[in-house]
Amino acid sequence: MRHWLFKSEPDSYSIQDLRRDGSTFWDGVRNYQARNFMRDDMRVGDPVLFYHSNTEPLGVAGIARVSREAYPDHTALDPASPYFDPKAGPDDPRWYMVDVEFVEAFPRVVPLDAIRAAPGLARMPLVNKSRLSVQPVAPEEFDAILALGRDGTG
DNA sequence: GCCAACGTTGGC
DNA sequence: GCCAACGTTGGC
Repeated sequence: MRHWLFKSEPDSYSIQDLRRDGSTFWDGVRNYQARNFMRDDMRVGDPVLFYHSNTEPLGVAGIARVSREAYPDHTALDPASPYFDPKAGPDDPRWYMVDVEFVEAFPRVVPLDAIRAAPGLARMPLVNKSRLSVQPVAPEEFDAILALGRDGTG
């Protein structure tokens, strides 16, 4: 089992939205590295850190879980979608998505600053490759952030 | 809202 | 296949 971190702008979709919905499809990923993680490496049950970007407070807001393995992202085929990609086709989906389900929302967001400052977490792509919107997380990194989140003192 | 970093595109 | 131009991301 691998661990992951997904970024989302809460103005578009927050951990509270996921709690309300129960589960959702993670559409709109248009980066090859992120796509490959989803398409090739994600399995049902993999734990996911749900990160809020471009907002205040900035940080990990809760936990989700992969609930369906990769399948074609249909928004790439929809000319009306902001995620439309003219190079995608029914026989060449090009882009993929997974489903994720809600697990828990932290009482308080674990701030990016705290993650940067925490011993052992500074090597996360979150810290030094911030533009990668879907990224792997080491089990011990996941556990450390989970502890900070449940502690609520973030 | 700005802008640095960086991934992608396309002309050559 | 290089690389300049361009567009997007995301922290600030």
